[in-house]
Amino acid sequence: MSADRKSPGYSRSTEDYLKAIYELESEDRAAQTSAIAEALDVAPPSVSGMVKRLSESGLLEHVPYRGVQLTRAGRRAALRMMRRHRILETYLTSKLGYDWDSVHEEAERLEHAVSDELVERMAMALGYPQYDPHGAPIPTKDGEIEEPADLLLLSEVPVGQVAELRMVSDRDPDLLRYVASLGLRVGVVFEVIGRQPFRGPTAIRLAVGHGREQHDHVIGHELAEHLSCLVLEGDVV
Amino acid sequence: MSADRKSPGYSRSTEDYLKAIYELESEDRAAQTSAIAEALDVAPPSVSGMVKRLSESGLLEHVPYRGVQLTRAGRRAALRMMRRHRILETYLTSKLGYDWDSVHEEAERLEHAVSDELVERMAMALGYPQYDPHGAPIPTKDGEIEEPADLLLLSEVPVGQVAELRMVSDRDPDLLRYVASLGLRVGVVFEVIGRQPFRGPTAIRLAVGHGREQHDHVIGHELAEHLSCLVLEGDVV
DNA sequence: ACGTAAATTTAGGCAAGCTTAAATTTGGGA
DNA sequence: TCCCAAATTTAAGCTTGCCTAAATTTACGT
Repeated sequence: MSADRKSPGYSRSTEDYLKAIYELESEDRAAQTSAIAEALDVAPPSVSGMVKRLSESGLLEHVPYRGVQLTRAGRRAALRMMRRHRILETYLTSKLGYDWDSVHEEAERLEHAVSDELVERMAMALGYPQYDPHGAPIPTKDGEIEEPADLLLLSEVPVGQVAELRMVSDRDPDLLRYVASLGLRVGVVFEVIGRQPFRGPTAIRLAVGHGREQHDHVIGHELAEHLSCLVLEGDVV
Repeated sequence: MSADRKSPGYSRSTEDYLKAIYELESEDRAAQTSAIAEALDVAPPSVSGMVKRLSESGLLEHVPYRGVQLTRAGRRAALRMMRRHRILETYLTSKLGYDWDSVHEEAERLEHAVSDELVERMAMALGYPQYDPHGAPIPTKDGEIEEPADLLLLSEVPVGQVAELRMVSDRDPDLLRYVASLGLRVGVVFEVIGRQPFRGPTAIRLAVGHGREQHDHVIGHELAEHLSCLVLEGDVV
């Protein structure tokens, strides 16, 4: 009665721009031309041109030389793409045996081709999951997305704390493969047992298996900045 | 050791042209410009232009004013698309609850976006099916396709014969819905109990359910020309 | 306050594919 | 055989989205 009265019908490029801008807005305040260009791997003038078209379409607002912000319509379209991407990643992982490091690329292509109906059928087959395999929240069909819990980057979790890995960027397959090779997945709990100063590595301890063997790992600062964690318990000294 | 050493990388349009030309060649001898134009719903000059580009790419051979034929490379690419399309239709039907009348459109978009790996994963999940939900043979990964059995159109099956429905075009959802509503699916066996002259309708009798109730249907000539059947037994008078 | 480096936009162009209108080729009937 | 209708191709132009080079604006350091 209220669903898709409006046909989506944006071009592949448009969808990519909206998604990239949405993701930049989640971090920054306003998305800048060069950041968009880098995210989409195009030259900055291409972004200027596309931004003009998108703002004429009412999908975003552009303050020349300052940056860009999604309108309500733009955000709605972007969240639709995020939902598609994350449902696809979850489906491919759960139902077709993909690893969490290889789904991103496949979803990146499919998200432009699936129908709303297929997305909903996949979501149903999965039992309407709330998170994708990397821990990112899946927007609802109505474009609502969970407020990110107050997660800390692993590089910021104080030594001595116990924390749970909650989210990893899906962008870098090598990173994901390496993280998985350490036994780290979304939901895994570990203790931060040390950290070197000057952006040095963080040491963590995992209790793995039923035998409770302990595995210690040293994680470089760069990598630790890509792991979002929920602090569980354990007070600092 | 021999698989996909060559990256496919054809445009969506190119893939559509190759598929359409392949399908026309399966019927006609050589595909003509106007037939391609009609199949793809574009104007004939668009076909002329695209044919020039495709033959420069070595995907087909063009005899001006005469028609077009796929080269070996063109046929290989076309069969790859046919495999994708038919695996997708089968997957959507078997695993995601699509009806046979609604899968074509979805597959038509997805076939350009899925990776070879995803196609193979779907095929594996399905147990490497040989036919899609409409009875069309699925080419192998190596581009081999089953020779069509000597099927007769229902409009040509002699009265008195018992036959099995083997294949229906996937193009027209309304037709498929109607055919299904008669209880006709691929594999259903029936007897041809009559036919009116001058391209008149054909009457068939189905034994349905375990109670062996008989259902008779009258099928217009146009529709009967879309149903490919294997004659099983029963001699003509 | 000013000058320069970095970011951004404008200018000019290209390729893919589509369109319509006009020119050409083909083929069948009188 | 000739002529016309249908099919096809050529011509010219549009849109999207990309590019590089040049012009502009911003912002920062001194």
